[in-house]
Amino acid sequence: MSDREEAGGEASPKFRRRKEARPDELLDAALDLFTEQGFDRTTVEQIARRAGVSKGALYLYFPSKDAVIEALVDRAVGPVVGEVVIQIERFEGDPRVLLKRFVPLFAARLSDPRIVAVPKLVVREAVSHPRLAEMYRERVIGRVLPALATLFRQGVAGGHIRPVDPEMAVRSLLGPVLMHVLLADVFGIRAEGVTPGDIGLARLFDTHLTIFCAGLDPAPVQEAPHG
Amino acid sequence: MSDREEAGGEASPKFRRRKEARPDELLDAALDLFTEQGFDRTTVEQIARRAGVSKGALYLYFPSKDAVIEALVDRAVGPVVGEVVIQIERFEGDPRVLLKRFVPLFAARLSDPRIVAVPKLVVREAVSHPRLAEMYRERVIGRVLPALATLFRQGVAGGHIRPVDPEMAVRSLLGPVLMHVLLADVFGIRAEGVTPGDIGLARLFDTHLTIFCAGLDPAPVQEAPHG
Amino acid sequence: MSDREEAGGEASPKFRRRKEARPDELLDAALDLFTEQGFDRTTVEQIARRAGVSKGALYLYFPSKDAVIEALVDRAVGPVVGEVVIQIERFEGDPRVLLKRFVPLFAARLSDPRIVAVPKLVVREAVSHPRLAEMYRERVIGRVLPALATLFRQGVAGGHIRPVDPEMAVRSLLGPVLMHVLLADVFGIRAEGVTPGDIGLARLFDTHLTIFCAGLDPAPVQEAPHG
Amino acid sequence: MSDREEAGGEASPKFRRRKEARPDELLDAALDLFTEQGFDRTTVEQIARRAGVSKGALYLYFPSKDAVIEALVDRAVGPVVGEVVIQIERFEGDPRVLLKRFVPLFAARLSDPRIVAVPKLVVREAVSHPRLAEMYRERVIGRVLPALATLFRQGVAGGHIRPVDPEMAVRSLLGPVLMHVLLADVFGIRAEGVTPGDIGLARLFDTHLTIFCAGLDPAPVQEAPHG
DNA sequence: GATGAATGAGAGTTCATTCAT
DNA sequence: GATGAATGAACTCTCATTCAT
Repeated sequence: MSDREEAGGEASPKFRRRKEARPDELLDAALDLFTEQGFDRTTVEQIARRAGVSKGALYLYFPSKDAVIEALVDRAVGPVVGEVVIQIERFEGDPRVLLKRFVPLFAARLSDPRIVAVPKLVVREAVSHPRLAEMYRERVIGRVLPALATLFRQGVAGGHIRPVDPEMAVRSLLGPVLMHVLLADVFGIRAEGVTPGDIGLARLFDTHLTIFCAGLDPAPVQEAPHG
Repeated sequence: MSDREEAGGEASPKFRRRKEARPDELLDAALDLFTEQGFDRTTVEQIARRAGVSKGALYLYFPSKDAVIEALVDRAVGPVVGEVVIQIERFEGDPRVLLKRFVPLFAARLSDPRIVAVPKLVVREAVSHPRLAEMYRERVIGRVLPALATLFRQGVAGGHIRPVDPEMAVRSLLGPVLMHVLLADVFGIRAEGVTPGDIGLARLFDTHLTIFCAGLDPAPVQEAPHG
Repeated sequence: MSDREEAGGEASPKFRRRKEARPDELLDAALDLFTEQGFDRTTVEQIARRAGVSKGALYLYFPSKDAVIEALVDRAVGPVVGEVVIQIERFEGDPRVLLKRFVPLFAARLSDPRIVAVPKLVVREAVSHPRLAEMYRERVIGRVLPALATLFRQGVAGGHIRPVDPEMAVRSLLGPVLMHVLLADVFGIRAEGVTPGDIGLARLFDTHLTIFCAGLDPAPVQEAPHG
Repeated sequence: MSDREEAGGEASPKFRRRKEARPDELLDAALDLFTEQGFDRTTVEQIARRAGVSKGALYLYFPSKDAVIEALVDRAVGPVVGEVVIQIERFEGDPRVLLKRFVPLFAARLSDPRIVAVPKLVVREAVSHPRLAEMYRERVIGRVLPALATLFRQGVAGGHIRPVDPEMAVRSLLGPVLMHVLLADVFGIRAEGVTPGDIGLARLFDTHLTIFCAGLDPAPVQEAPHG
């Protein structure tokens, strides 16, 4: 319940830093609870209690319950993209090469429940908190989608892949994976031999990329094997 | 959906038949409001008011607010699948033929906001109402997914398509479409030239199926060019 | 559920009389329900349903729910006393003779649950319906108590019993019996060997009257000084 | 009953110690209101208001309205019996000696309206709150009745009193008093010269005990039949 | 800073009563 | 007469937010 101090980066004696860590502990607690019960069914009291402080203390750091969920998304959404996007946009050549290079990175990220918890939360609470969706769109989706579209566009232009609508190709690429990650626990029929956990994700990546990449082959009639 | 009028024996044809229509009117009102505001932020009073009755009247037809959302999903989930599933399971030959045959049907269904509203609702409220998700799984997902897996399995066995994991191929097929339908309004960056509405869906279907079907080509070009 | 027609006193064919019997059937139903659940926890709908009519029909016979309970007590309280009281007041001689003569009558009456149900109800609902208590006082208690007091008064005057405060002697006489009847099912510790039902009442009558009558003996010191 | 102040270490001696007193203040308010209006007719808001707090505050101390009435009975029923019962059970000799010794104690207790209010409440609310009656039976009636029965049993065995059914004799003894206390305000016809208040109780005790004790005289007149 | 008692607006639900049919 | 759909006031209980300590 109070094993949250880390041997923090700075020079303060161990318990000193509690104070600065509070907001993060509260956000952690809130994320857990929102994930388990939804925003509206989670009490400010529960959040505070799980973070090991009093209800009143929460209001020292956040002006309202709404502010908590916004801070939550804000925190998660800040450091995500950056250089990756730049790499994608600058790449020249067969997009599939880049995709395959990034698979391990994506897979790792998407396997971490703490990371996927936030977009799942956004999906659920977007109706009542439009700003969450806005943040996510502006800072994540709105950067990644266009970057990938650009990637495909130059891939088409360079003749590396079949001529496809680049924006839709992006959706074709990401759909199955996000689907799996965001909705599996709601709609997911367990596939055979898939234990709860994330074995499914690797299998999906494998099959989906095989089909998708093959589907992008530029000249199905060419006769001359590419490669 | 509106086959409830009886050939009422008596005088006023407008005011009569309210009684039988009430539950459906309430469910319609509830679906709208849940979609706009979410379940927890919607008041029983609001539902009643929008259906043109008093708060108390709702309890004449539903024992609780929870019962309303369940009836909602139940109503939507009842008549869905049936023969389609059977057709899919019995099909023999290249799966892609069947897929292309069903595209117009699917596209039409997924373009109707009243139809997609329910699964969207289920996604959002599943945490607090697990039974909704259960119903959806049992009656829809759990029938469609296996049927399509069977379709791919025999397609592989018959040599019509490349050997792929059938269960994952299903996800690869459906992911982008469901993604689009369920999450577009949350995450969706409007693609260029897509007006709100559903132009996007046709474009997505087109691109995705092109890639997906091409990607299933058996032994694409290795030693003997097909053709 | 509708086995309530009795071969009524008058000349009407069996089902005709339903109409006049309605109020009584409603009162019967109400008495049962009030006894089981209390007035406030009984709905008008329950009463109507148990009487086999609709909610609206009840309001044809009674202007309100309160009117039902009042009619209930009114009906029960009307025919009670009358000649018995007169007999008591006119009696001359040893009161105990009269008491013993009346025991079987009392015992019979108090063993009928339909009869004791009403005073029990009055006890419980008096706080919220003072008029019930008023009626009971005016029409039953207020007649019986003074009559018995008169009985004892002349008994004392005639030297038949020890000189006692007649009003208190009445309470001394009735207390244990009413206590038993009205409160047994609330407070009653089952006495040994008493099966639910009313075996207890006879045993109580026996013991109590023995003690009470002996206790009224006029001259405890006369022939055999005790102690 | 008011031994709850702590020697509070700090400044304001009036405003402090509210916190610990609150539950009792609420129970006091609730008892008054339940007595005046009955449980079902009393609002949580009324209770809170009379105790000087807000509706919500009540729920800080009690989980439900039902819990309030249970706490009420619990509080009243806790410290009741104990040593008195033991004294009664251990006594040897003429029961009437002990009875007369306890009269002042009983009379005092039964004259305090705060004390009798609780069993009156239990009588009324037992139908809807069976646990109240249960508590009362287990902790009060079930201890006192058997103790007194034992007292009479040994009195009979020792030849101090006439041979009577001890369990019924207990009822004969207590009936009039409890009757008076519990039902006087419902059924009670004011005896002549009895002002509201409790003059009646002393008069009743006097008359009833005279008759009851005389009635227990062993072998009253065996050798010389009266009449 | 930190606490948690207190507030009060509002939610879901019930039910006596009315009234069109 | 008889019905039961409909109303709306009231009730119990919850919870984000405040503030004295």
